[in-house]
Amino acid sequence: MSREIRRTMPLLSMSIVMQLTELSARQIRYYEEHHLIEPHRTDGNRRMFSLNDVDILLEIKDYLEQGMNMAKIKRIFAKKSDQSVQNEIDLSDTELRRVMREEMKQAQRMQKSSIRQGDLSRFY
Amino acid sequence: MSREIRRTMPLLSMSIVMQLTELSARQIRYYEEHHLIEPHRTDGNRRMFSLNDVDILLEIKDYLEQGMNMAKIKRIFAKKSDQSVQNEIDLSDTELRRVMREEMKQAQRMQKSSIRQGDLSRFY
DNA sequence: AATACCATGTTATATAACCTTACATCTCCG
DNA sequence: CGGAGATGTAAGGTTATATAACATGGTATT
Repeated sequence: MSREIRRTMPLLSMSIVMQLTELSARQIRYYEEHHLIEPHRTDGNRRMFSLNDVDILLEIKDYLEQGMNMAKIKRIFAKKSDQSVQNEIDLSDTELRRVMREEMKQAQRMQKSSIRQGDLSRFY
Repeated sequence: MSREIRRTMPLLSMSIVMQLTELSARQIRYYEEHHLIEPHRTDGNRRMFSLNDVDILLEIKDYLEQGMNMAKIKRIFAKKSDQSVQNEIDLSDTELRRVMREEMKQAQRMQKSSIRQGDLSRFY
C-alpha cells in the first residue's frame, strides 16, 4: 500500500527519465499523448515522473523493440489495467473507498512535501 | 555494495530536494559549500542529488533543529567518515582496490545511463 | 552595549532545461 | 504511389537553477 505511494511519487525530471530509459523527449511526450503515462506537472508546468512511470516507459520500449506498434501496446496496457480494476472490486465497496481515501491523503502530503524526518528510507 | 550505487545515483533536481527536505536552496548550497554534500553536476552545471544526499540533508536539518551549529555538525560528519575509512582498511589493500574499481565502473555506467531493461527495480 | 561572526534571506543577471506547436522525415503497409 | 504512424527538429516562449553580492537577524564575545 505505501509501496504504491513510493512508486508513484513524482520525483524525476525529463532529462533524468531520458537517461534512465534512453528514450527521446519526443518519444516520452508522445507516449503521454497516448495516455500510457500521465506524469505529474509542477506549478511551472514541468513534467515530473515517478519510478512507476519509468517502469512503464521501459516496458513500452521493450514492446517497441519487439516490433509492436502503439495500438497493440495500448491494448496490452488497457488489459492490464482491467485486471487491476478486477482486483480492486474484490474488496468490498466501503473498504475500497476507505483505502483510497487513505492513499489520497498520503499522496497529497507527499506532494506538499511535508515528509517527516527519517522517512526517506521508504523510497528505496 | 550495489545498494551503495543506488543510493548515490544523481537522480534528483534542486526543487525536488527542497521539497523532500524542506530546506531552502540557499541552505542546501551553503551546506555544499561546507562539503557536507557534493552533488553531481550536469553538463549544464545544474546540481543533481542522490537519495544519499537527501538523507544527509535531513540529518543536518535534524542537528540544526537540535541547536547545533555548522562547526559541530561538520565534526560529527568528519567523525563518521573516519569510522567508515576505518571499516574500509579492514579489507586487504588489494581487495579494497578491486572493490573500488568495480564500484566506479558501475557508477560511470549509471552516469552514462546505459541501464539495462528491467534494472529499475534495483532503485527501490 | 557594541562588535563581530554565523546562517540565511534577497536581489540581479545569465543560461540551461523544459514547454508547446508546427512542420519535416522515415518506414511500413495496402 | 499514397497514407498513416512514429519520431526528429526547429522556433519562440517560460521556468528553474546558477553565481555573486549585499542585507539581515540572531548569538556570542569582549
